[in-house]
Amino acid sequence: MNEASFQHHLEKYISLTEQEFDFIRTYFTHKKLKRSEYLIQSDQLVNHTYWVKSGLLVSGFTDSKGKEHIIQFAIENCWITDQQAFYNRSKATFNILCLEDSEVLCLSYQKREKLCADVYKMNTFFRKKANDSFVKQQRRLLTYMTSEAKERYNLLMQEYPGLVQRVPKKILAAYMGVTRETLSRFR
Amino acid sequence: MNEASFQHHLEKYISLTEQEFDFIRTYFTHKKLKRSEYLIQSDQLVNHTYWVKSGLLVSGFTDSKGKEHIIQFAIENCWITDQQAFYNRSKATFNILCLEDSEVLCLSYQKREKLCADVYKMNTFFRKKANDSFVKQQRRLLTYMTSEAKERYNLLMQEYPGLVQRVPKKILAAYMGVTRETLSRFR
DNA sequence: TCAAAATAGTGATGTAGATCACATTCGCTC
DNA sequence: GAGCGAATGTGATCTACATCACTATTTTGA
Repeated sequence: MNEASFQHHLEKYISLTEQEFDFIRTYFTHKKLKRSEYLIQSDQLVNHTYWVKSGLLVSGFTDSKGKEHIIQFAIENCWITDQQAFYNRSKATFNILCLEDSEVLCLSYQKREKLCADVYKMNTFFRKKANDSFVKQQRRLLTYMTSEAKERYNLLMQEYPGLVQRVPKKILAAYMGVTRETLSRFR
Repeated sequence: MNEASFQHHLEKYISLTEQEFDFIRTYFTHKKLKRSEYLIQSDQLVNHTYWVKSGLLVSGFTDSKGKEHIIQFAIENCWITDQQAFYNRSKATFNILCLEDSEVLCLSYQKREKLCADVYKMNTFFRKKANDSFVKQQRRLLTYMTSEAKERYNLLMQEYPGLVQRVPKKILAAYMGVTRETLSRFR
């Protein structure tokens, strides 16, 4: 199977020969999911992290007051899992749901640690990737601190153009931290 | 100089012999700062990340409306820098200010990359540390999404007990994303 | 050591967005 | 392609917190 886009993704941070890539690829398994299937459900043990080859997924949860919150959208080339649960070998807080038919590459915790030990470059890849994810998430935190809802909406539109078309409005609203009524009034 | 607490900190994720630690230590320099000195000022190039040996620092910035926001408190055993600027070799958005006399260990970008290349365990250390930082910051984002100000105040008190005594109220308020008037009314 | 500045508390009023209630339209399933 | 539940839009009202205005206290530095 041709997974040039995955190799491209890795090469954003490290450079690889074909042989190295093929070897790395053996640590991953492949999975297809249908729209409205769950990749992870809350309270399950989380043993994998996923790289999205195609499709669209969201991670989210329902808080103690019954309100839904969206943590992350994942489109092509994104990684997704419940990180807290994955790194701490514990149970998921979040649900991860397919909004469209999707294909993902799966990497177990054990394989990931082994991959980092076996292939030095991949240790570096995950380190750099983690640093970038931190910065990206920090930017999102900043928008929560500095912007009002209307501005956050515009920022989301900039970051993922076309997402509005693909995602139910109530999920967009839950990502932005407003009610669907408020979001509706922005449009 | 005895830096047992730094070795302890590293050993949260990796195990080291005395020799290994001493070698790693040579990549860092030492710096003392006085209260109200800046470690980083916005618009400066950021070439170092810092591990706090003692004292108390905050990173923050002033937004386009002139409102101040606090990103992070750093006490003993915390790392602090403007990560966006540090990883992207660019200029700081944040100021990092000493609220108390402080001592830090300094690691330049070049030395950090070299350290990761020279000492495999340190590549792993920074990878794991970055993953944990991501999760910790995600928890903070969640409190912004799910809790009201009063609850966020209680959560901050839990995470850093005693901080209220050490930090001006307007800085606490800016960390929590409320005005100092609102914070004052919680107490 | 003393004046100026920064910090902190509190009341009155304004406002973004939540909540509730209901109408309309869209998209499945049989 | 009829029928039913989910998704969406919109008005009326409510509320947490911001903003403004003023006073009291503490810190600082000349």
